Amino acid sequence: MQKILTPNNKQGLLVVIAGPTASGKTSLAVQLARHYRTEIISADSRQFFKEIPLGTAAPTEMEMQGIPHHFVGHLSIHEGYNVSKFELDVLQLLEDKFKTHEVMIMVGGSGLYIDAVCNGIDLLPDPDPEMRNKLNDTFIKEGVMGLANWLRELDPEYYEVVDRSNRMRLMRGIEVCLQTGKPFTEQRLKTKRKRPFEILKVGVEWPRDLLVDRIHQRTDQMLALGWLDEAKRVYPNRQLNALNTVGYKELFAFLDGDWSLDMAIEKIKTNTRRYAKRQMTWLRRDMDVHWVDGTDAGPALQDLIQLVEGVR
RNA sequence: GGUACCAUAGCUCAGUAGGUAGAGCAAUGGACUGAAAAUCCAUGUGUCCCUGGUUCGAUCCCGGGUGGUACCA
Repeated sequence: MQKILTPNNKQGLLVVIAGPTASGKTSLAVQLARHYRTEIISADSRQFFKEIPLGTAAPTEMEMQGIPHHFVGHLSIHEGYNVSKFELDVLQLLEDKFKTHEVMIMVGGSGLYIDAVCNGIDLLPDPDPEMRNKLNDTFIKEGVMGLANWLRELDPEYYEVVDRSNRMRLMRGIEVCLQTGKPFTEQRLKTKRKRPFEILKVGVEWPRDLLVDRIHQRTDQMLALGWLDEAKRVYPNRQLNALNTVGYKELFAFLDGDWSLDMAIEKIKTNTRRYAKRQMTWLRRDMDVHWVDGTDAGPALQDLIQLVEGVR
């Protein structure tokens, strides 16, 4: 697409399409990308991995309709990755793409990853695997209390505000203090960074009961396409973080012989419903989100285009 | 057709020596700056099947329905 204008001296416009799993984000994004002859960035922390496209409902070649997709299947489950790297990778890509595209589209369901691109994330050290092991040991031996006490010594201020029953929060806090020699509080500034491009956030909304129907149907579909085989292939690597994911955990329990297949499928559906709920909780508090009704693809696309034109 | 047992939350069930009830799961609301499809927190859910009787008071006791399960014909 020829670049026509640059609004407010910005490089371009990033349209973010967010929403719960199975809300039809992917299809909407592709239609919008066709309309503006542009490209798509995926903000989905599990579709990154090339070994698990089926179980993460990653877009297929056919669904992509020739639209270039970035950050889909670009990593192996054996590679380490995190939000901060994603932020930098996306910013770099956008800077390049905005030279030739006025509009870029980012679509996905990982709220933290979307926030990192839109607002930035504080510069903090990446986790050190050795340190993680040590922290895990402490958790196993002393539980969250042990971690909480440790954190209180290192950063009493963070200890006051942190969710003290959440081992991951506690571990991260301790980890940053130890790796930097400074309290986490001093470095966790949460300042919103200005971006050199315009951002329009859109949320795809569904009535709960209809979304639940879609989730159930899609789960059955994914299984019919051979999800179980995919799970069998990665089963030997089950300890990897990338596989700590809705669906795989349950299918592994079946492969272990702990659950019947029917049981595993029921659990997948339940856990997917819950995942969708958490995604909505995250999105609802973001006041910048413009909501569109996802129940019918036609109006949603028209609404989207209207929103985009309003900003351009 | 007969006999026995059962009927309580969306589901599986517990319970009330007669004073209108509670667990698990599901569900709902929320938090969340490097594990985020992760991790964590909070919260209820009710004609106790219907209908007569006894009783100050029945989800509980008694009678009659209705439905289910098992066994016998």
